[in-house]
Amino acid sequence: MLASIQTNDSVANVKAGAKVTDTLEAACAQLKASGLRITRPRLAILEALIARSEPASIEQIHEMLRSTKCDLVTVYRCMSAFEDIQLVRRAFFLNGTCLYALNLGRPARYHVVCKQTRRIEEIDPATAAELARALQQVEERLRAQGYADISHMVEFVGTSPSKL
Amino acid sequence: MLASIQTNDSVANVKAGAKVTDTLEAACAQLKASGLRITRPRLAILEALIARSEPASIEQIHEMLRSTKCDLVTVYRCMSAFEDIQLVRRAFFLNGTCLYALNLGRPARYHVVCKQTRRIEEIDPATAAELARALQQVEERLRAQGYADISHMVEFVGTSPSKL
DNA sequence: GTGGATGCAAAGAATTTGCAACCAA
DNA sequence: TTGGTTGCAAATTCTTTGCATCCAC
Repeated sequence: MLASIQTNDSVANVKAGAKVTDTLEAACAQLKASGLRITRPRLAILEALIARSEPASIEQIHEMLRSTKCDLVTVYRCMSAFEDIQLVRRAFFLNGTCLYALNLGRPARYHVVCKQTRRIEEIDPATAAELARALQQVEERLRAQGYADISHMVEFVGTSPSKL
Repeated sequence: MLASIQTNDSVANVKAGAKVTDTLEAACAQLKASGLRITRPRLAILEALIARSEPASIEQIHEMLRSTKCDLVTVYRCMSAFEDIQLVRRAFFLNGTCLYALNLGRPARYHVVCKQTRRIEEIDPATAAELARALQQVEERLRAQGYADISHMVEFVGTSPSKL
């Protein structure tokens, strides 16, 4: 199910083994800076999010933590806390469930969700850049109108060509 | 799909007075064409959606129908049916709830949701057009990659300047 | 008349809350 | 030590399902 896509980023993760720990450290730093404690469940969640380079649902995260016996409620609470400090971004909404992705100073990514398989694929960087520009333009306009603290969510849905 | 609906919408411009009934008729026509029956609850729901020109949640629609005593379950079922025949578009996801909007030959609209008041405001047409173009470009690219039946959702979230 | 649609009740999922025990700082 | 965190259980909220009745066609 997680047969990852060709994101140049996940490739980078595999190549540079150190990057994972770097990312984890950055996340911990952000926790600390926000006055949140670094606990075993939280570390496990962050590791899971880093290992999986795609957005994950609460349920999926909980599944990945089976070995650490982290309560489902804890996942809910942690993700909520992480979202508050913007460590994580609530990225997708599909059938009323939403997916979370780490939000560590990276450019926002845009994805397609397959209606049938529910697999997620990343929009290629070139096209995404164009989209990002348009989105930023809208945000700027909103800011000019007096809106503050603006963010956005974009989701593409379709039927994937590869029905694996 | 969204794009095709956006393009053949020359019916959109009507005189203000007759517009509501026209819209209702168009909706009924679509129901009929799809083999769905025109019932009192469905008419009431459609009228409510037309009267309110903003996207509405299931809950809100149900509230608006208090006088007609339409069951909440019926609203769920109708909205689901309407979505299947694309009479309606599931437009927003906020806190796990989603908002529905009529999808009758109008260009897709993009909205900002205020974090505090939860009020919805429309993105001005000029900026929206730019955004629509970028979105279409992404969809085209996806189609080229083999995706079918593509649609998208976009939501801006921010804090509105007017805290009424 | 017939099959789709509705209302009511009840089941099922998803998410939140309360509280005692726990542990990171 | 101490207040933020966690786990467990239970409460809530949201959404779906079953079924008898109803009504649009």
